[in-house]
Amino acid sequence: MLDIKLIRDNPDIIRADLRKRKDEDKLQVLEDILADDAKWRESNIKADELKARRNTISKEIASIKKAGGDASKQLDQMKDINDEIQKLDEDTRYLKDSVDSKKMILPNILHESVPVGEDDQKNVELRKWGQPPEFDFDLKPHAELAEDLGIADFDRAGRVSGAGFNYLLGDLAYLDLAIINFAAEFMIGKGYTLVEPPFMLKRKPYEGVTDMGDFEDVMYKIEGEDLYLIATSEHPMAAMFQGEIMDEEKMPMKLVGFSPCFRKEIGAHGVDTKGLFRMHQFNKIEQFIFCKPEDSWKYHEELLANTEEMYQLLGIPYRVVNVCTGDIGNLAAKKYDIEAWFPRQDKYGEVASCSNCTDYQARRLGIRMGKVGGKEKTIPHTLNNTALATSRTMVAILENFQNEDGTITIPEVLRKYMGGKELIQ
RNA sequence: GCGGGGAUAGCUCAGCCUGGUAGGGCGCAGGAUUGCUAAUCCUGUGUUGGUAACAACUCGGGGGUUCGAAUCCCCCUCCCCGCGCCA
Repeated sequence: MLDIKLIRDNPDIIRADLRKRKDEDKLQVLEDILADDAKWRESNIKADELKARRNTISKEIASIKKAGGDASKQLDQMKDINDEIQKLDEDTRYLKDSVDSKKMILPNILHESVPVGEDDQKNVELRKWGQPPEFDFDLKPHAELAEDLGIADFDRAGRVSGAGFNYLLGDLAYLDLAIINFAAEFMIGKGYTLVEPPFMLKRKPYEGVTDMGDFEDVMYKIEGEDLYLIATSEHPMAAMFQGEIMDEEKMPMKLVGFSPCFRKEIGAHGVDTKGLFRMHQFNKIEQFIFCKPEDSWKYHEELLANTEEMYQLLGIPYRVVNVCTGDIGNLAAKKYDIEAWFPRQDKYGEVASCSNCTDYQARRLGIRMGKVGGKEKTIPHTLNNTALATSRTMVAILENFQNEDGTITIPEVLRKYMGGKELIQ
């Protein structure tokens, strides 16, 4: 959410940004906000004046009654004033609600380094690491490979839970845990605090942490409860300090969350639709930082470097792209995607997404920051990046490290988490 | 799930019975004083509108009664204690 003062004082900044985002529809939302905000202030001022009169008369009544006098004239006046106030308050409230809900629709202000473009085709590649491996045999789709090895059962999962779910069996389940342990240990070593958050959130904090658009189509809801299964541990970590004033002495707060992630929308894209690439449920280790505003760009690079280092240690080729204005989403001021090499698709595919949300997410959540007991308050910045999502990391491992005989070589850094095992066979 | 107790500014507590428009302490900020960054004293402290003066709002949330609600009544949420259930 943007600061209403920025919207009032510098609407041109926002207009220019919306055009860069190709989000022309929201230009009208902005105009509506400006109009309703002006009307709200007018209505609010009128109501305030009447309330001031009401307070004066009320004090008169109190002193007259105390003196044992007759206050019937004042009581009559109060009736009329109260009627008028009630009407004005209704308008004021309506206008305020309108402004508040429309403010949630406007996206964050983009950083100047974000490339302009309408979709992911215009994302700008910043660098590549590693050589895509050459194979002198036909690659198996990762799902087929896993089924042949008896380490995944998609069909039975489909029968009991539906498409988009899976049973990981034996070494693949072990590999999943190994990836989690590797990522957790790596991040803890970097000074991040491991967090296992609630896996469900109430709606209100959920609307604060992200812009879900059509909530019902994206989130799994618990029937009969005000609870939604989380789509990533970013969400409960961001919501953790909802409505609070965070201690600036404790900044930066660096967290690494572990959780399963639940997502309704998985749709089919490209080759090898069956398998682990798009799932309704997967495990993920996620980086999250609360920091002082002046430090957030530094930490944005740190979060990116952490994920890059992990993919380098795993030996999986990847590239980093600067996500363009049309593909960046509402929350981030700037976003890098880390894309791993997927040999079967013969291209790089997203495995991590590194966002600086500046003060946008924190403002939505009502999070402020200051000295304990102090008066000065600012809004902290929030940043997030995937550390490792097990599902896509496993796909990358299965594809990049498969052998002609259908076995899979386990990346060296993961072996100590799998009892020293070197090969899945 | 049942019974009891709670929710008041960053923290902590008073006010509620008996309605008259929120107060103390801590913390924080500024100032005074002292040979000092200690002690003491003074002022300020949340949100919104306003250049400001100032005004309005604010006692977990929503309704109601009343000229007037932190206070009385109803509903809801969350927390604590006990009981029940339970990995």
